[in-house]
Amino acid sequence: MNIYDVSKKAGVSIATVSRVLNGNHNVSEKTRSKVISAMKELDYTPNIFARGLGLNTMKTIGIMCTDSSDTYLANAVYYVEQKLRSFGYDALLCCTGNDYINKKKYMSLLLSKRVDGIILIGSQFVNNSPGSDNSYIIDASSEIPIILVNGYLAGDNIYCVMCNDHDAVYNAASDMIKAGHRDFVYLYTSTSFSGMNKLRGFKDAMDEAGIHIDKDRFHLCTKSISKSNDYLSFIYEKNVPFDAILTSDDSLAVGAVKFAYKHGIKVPDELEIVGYNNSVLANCTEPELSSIDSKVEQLSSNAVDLLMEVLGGGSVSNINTVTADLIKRQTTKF
Amino acid sequence: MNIYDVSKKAGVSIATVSRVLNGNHNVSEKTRSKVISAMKELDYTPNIFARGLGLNTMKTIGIMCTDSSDTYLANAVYYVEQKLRSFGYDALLCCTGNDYINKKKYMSLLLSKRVDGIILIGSQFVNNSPGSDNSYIIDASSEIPIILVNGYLAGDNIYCVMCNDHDAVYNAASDMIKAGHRDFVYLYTSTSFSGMNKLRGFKDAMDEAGIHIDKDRFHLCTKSISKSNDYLSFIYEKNVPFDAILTSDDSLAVGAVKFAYKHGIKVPDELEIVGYNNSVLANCTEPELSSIDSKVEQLSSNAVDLLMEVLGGGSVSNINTVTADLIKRQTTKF
DNA sequence: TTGTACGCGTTATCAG
DNA sequence: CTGATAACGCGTACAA
Repeated sequence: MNIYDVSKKAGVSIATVSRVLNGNHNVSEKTRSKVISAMKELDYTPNIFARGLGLNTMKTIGIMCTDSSDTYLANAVYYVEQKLRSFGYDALLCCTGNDYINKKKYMSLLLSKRVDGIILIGSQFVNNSPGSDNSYIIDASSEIPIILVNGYLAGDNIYCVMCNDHDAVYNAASDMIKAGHRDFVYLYTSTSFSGMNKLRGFKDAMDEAGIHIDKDRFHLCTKSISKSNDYLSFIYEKNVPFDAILTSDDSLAVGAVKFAYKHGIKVPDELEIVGYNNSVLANCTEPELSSIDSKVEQLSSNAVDLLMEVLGGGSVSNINTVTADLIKRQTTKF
Repeated sequence: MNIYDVSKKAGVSIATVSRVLNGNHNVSEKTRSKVISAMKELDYTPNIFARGLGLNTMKTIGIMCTDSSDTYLANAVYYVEQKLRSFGYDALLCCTGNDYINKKKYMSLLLSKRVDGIILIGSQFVNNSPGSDNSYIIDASSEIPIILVNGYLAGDNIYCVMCNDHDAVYNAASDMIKAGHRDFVYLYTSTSFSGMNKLRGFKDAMDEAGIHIDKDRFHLCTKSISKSNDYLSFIYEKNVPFDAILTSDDSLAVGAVKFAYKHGIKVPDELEIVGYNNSVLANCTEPELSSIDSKVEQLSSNAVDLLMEVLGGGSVSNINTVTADLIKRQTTKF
């Protein structure tokens, strides 16, 4: 079942069938309808592989994400896929895990599949420490546009969609300071660009208020409820006083709520807690978590818009920023 | 950059290059290495579209899922993608939403992309009420194998991987009865095959113990923490007594925990709660949720194994069942 | 073991 | 407005 069968049935050439197929205007209404009914009768579907070969594109975008089962990333994948689809693009999903080797491998896999662009979801793909090797991304960008959702890497054909993480944490911390807090703890999960921005936001707010933060008070922590709980218990028993906790991820904030419960500390009266990402987890605890909404939907949507603009030949700014919101629930009272 | 360039550089024919490319053994070591170094020098990558055209496959599987941001479904998508990749297949992701029209549309979209098979993740694709129209699945199965993860539909080229939901709920309920409970509430989110099996498991356990369940005591509920909370408050204020809650989803069980907290009911002493899916949510509440682990990883893995077997021409049973486990945490004491 | 030649189903370029 | 024909790049009978 191909274009020849249709052309035969309709009594026209394959060129005409192709024209009808692609909505070309240089076809008389009469011929067009002849062709269309022939296609219907034969239940014809164009062969997308042949088209791909000719046009050298299958209108497919590669999505890389370290772990699509992570709540935040899963949401981003969801929104990106939906948006891509709305532009008629397919999404080829690659869950890479956090291994450098695998990220590299999947990148070249996607290139070999000749996708039209690649969207890297999450901050785990770029290593922003000085002297780090991000060449697998740079190299790929010489062939097709690369979009980073919530990550930053400079490059000609690399586009970054980010949340103003620094300001979000800075503002939340400043509000807490205004509300009278001095004894802070900051827990974070990642030293990615985004992770470091959040941390700097925290530190800047502290600096500005002249609050000294010793190293017990900011802690790099596995993204896990229990690890967060454990660490807080650890410094609590060391008699480090604190009445305000900020985190880079809701799971850590949930751990903080559980820590407070375990030790009979009243939230928010004796301890205020702010999470990050405004995920489902925020609604699960008692009291419910105040959390910074990092606008994953808008981030994802902008990422696809940007990519489409680039693919359409438009010239686009390499950096696009989205503003986070603090969603106040019951773990804060400021 | 194509196979001709390589053949020229290596001084062989394109057939030989192709043979090397595909690991064909009828090539002398000498020629092979000549070809390989030519490929390296030219940095040659085979054109996958051309290969797809000839072989009429791109080794791609369509994944349909109503909402990949749902915790359970996101996990399934993750595991399926990983497993597919391990067999050298790509995953084309389609988030359909719950609209029948869209499901149908995406199904034919995937068919038009000539994927080698389609995996439907989640129980929302089949309508198992009598006389329902599932023809979009049946029709698709006449072209390529369809795998249902956690769904059931009879058909020649349709394969179902399911959890023994009935027994899982039945066993949990029976255990609770043995522990002395008589006043049950069952909350569920879906009337899908899986959803009805769970409900029947609940009812069967009740029947067997001679416990009468009036219609207040099982309730179809939106998958939402607050809706569950609301409904329980509603019957509580109506003075329906209950000391045991089973749910078809962890989010509803979280709602139950919050309901108990709000009304000062002690969990598990005055009220035992069992969730379903053993998701991250189960670790968020205080006390932590006992939950039925529906083995999403094994389900996903089996789904891909099955599909690979079918694509390899093997003959496979149309139904594959996985056994759920109750994970006991702090909302139960039996 | 190697090479020639054709088929896969489109799209695009001409010529009419 | 329409048709013939050449790409597109690979796999593979078949021939040597």
